[in-house]
Amino acid sequence: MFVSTYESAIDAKGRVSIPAPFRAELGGSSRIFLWQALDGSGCLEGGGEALMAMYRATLTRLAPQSDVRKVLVNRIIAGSADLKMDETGRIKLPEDLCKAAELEGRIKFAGNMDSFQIWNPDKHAAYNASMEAAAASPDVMAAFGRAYSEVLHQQGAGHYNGPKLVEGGES
Amino acid sequence: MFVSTYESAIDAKGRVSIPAPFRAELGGSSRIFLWQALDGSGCLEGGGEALMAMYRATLTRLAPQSDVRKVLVNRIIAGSADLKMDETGRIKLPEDLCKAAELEGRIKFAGNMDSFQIWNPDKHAAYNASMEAAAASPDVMAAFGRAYSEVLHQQGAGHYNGPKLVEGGES
DNA sequence: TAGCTGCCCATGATATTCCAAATTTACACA
DNA sequence: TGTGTAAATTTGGAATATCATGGGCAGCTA
Repeated sequence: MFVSTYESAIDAKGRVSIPAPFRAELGGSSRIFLWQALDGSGCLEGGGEALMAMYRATLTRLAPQSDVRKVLVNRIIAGSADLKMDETGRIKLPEDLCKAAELEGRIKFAGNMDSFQIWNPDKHAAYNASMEAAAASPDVMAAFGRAYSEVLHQQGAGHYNGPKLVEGGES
Repeated sequence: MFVSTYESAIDAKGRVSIPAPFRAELGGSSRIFLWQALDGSGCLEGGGEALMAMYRATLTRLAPQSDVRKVLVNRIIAGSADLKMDETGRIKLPEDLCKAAELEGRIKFAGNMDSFQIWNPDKHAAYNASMEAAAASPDVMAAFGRAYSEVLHQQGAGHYNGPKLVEGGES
């Protein structure tokens, strides 16, 4: 799983070091896919061969001529850069993606579970601030608590086994 | 389960010993995740691989582009530090997290069931005081009582099956 | 030929590992 | 109940390995 956030720099040749923990997550493969995030946040999203295999399987399940499939194939498959890390774990970021995500100088790699994101540091800081504000919402923690207790229930972990939280059980 | 509270110190290199009882709770794994608590209390929250696996399963259940999921992924996945204990059970606390939680010199580890917390001692004392005040509220014990009896019922225990409790019979 | 690309090595900074001493805790015995 | 011994844990510091980064060189392309 891609976890945590790391800062890195684009050197004079346009090269970027992939953080070592993320490299380890790629399972020895040196192939990296990069595309523009679909959520409009302006960052890039990336992953390795394992992620792309998952996406392929997912897209194959969608009806061939459906809009959903066409959109996702266009954005993720056609829109991806297919890059190869060098011996020291660096890739060369394509110009068009850099431009789209306003990447220049220093950048941030943020873990996103099965994929990772590449951010302009200023944009990332702004995004973090908006997320921090949203985290204060009771709804967010309530939704998390519900989902978490469902997972516990499913796994029979011997913790809380009930279908719902009792009033007063959440803060 | 992470239980009880322990005090520890940050050494000159920013290293901290994880209390031995908490290490035992990590099940032999030396990987530790740390992030800023979502409740705004200002402490750090942490756990091992088991907890992170639970969180991953939880987040995967939430709708991919929902605000709830984005907030939690940002705070817990991207926002956590991915640390490794050394042979003697120490981790190096990242500077940014120390700063965010105002950690310096001595710190407190507090058990939180599936996770643990790391506190600035002064803040922890203030938090304890506020909890003590809130514990006086009849609503708190009432809510606990309701939840507890539901659990008893769910687990097939029906109700209390042990020796009959006499009013005032416990010391 | 000029520019781009991939490949390689060098280096400083950082993080990790290892070793050893000091302190605390647990336990057995008187 | 107090004391001594052993074990475990917490510390401090140094050696080692890893990583991010800069630059050189050759080959390919335009």
